[in-house]
Amino acid sequence: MNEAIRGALSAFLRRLLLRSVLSIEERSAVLGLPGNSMQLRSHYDVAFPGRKSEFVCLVAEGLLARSDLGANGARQITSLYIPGDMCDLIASVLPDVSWTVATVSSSTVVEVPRAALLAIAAEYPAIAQALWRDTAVDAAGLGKWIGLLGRRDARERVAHLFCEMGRRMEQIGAGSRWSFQLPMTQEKLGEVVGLTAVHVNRILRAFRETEIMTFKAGRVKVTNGRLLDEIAEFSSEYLMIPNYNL
Amino acid sequence: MNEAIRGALSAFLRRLLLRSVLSIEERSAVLGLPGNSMQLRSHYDVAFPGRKSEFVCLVAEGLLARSDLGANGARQITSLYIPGDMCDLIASVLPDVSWTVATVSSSTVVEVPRAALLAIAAEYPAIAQALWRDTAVDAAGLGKWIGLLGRRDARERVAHLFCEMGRRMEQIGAGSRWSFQLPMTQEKLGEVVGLTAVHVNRILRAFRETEIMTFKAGRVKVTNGRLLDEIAEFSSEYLMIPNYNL
DNA sequence: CGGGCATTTGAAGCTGATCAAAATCAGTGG
DNA sequence: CCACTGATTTTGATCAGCTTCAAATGCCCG
Repeated sequence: MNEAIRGALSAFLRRLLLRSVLSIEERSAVLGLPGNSMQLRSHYDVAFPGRKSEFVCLVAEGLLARSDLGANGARQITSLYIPGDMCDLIASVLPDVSWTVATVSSSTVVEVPRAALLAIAAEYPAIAQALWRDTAVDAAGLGKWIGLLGRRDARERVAHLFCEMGRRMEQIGAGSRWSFQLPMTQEKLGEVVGLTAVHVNRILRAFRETEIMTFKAGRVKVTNGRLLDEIAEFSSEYLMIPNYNL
Repeated sequence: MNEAIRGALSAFLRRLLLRSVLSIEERSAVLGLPGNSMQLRSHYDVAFPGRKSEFVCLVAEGLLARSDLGANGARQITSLYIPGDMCDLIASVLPDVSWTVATVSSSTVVEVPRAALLAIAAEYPAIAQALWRDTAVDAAGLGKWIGLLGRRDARERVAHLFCEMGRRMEQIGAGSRWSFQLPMTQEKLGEVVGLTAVHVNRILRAFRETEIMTFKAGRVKVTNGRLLDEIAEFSSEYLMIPNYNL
């Protein structure tokens, strides 16, 4: 059992434990999941339409994105995955996906067989519930994002993205919400918030000039977090961290 | 056991069976869920932020919507629920929601205790998986919708909405994709597709004038479905009807 | 040092929002 | 049955935000 695999699985377990209670036995079942780790260059497609995947992949390091490809070629990113995220957990119950999951920066991921995940879910009801809940949190996040794209303007969307990623990074111990690594281009940022790279650039300039935050070479530095949160209408319940056991 | 309740539960079971296999015993466990049916006027809030609900509600008849309320008061609808849908199944594992579920037209719903749902999920792994999968389908649909809002223009969004609802209505036997009831105002349509009612109205006029479809008094009539699908870039895999058992 | 990608800036155009008002419709009570 | 009320639909006019197109600059890496 490789070190990277153990680390990734325990990060995943930590994530599950944020919202669910699992016994010692159940925890070790999660930690005992099989998997093999892989080093991937950036822009590598992990899953794509037509590929019926036998694996779900867990992020050990780096940044991945799930995106939806329009017929015209325009991409829309629907989720960003950071270390500890079971990327596209959805795919474990819906194996033939209609979207793409790809690395954004060079990353290391752990492939976990779908079958193994379903097996421990079948054996331990509490794990099944935890995975179901994790999928629900994913869905709730997507719902929030729909609200963002449907009703909010460019400033608000961009601000929200940085607020959200800051908290998530902080939560997994990768920097603080005031300063963290987000290894993506402005083009990619645009794909997340539904804007062109040009417009994202102008928004970033405005944030820089008003000393709210800067984004340079994949590093975010927030100078006025209070204002950033305000622009984003960001509330901390957003990420639904509390523990939801009945 | 009321007639309406049996009917709603069997519609829900049919929905689950579209994508999952359940044994006779498991099926009857689903059909045996407790619940009590309620008649609701339109614009009645079934769930809202701050209300920790002990029930999940199953649509027996009518139309419900889950929506996200912005601080400015703007609403964004994130899902529409039609008969047979377990409205906000997400809430069964995430009880304190940050969104609202409300009737759009007068409806009858069946309240099912969260605890009962979790209990049969704990007892029957296959049911747990089916519910998990249903949540995943929900999430996948939300992902698609993000793509729609992020990248597509007004025409495409509106067309897509009618394509999707047509198929869903057809699937549950409520009219055909060419002609079905969709009891909502243009204002509400706008809340789904992220546009103002005024603009929705203009798009509808264009569709009417080019003889693609009409929307009048809550009834949709599609005259040129081929073209409507084309505008929407609608593909039938969209609703993920196939059966996804390992 | 040079090539390719990412960022930055400018100018022009279009889509959809906003504001305002008229027309239509549904439901209510006289 | 009709007049009244409030909601919804429809249309027009104007405006702002974002896109598009184009070009210049900066930057990393071979």
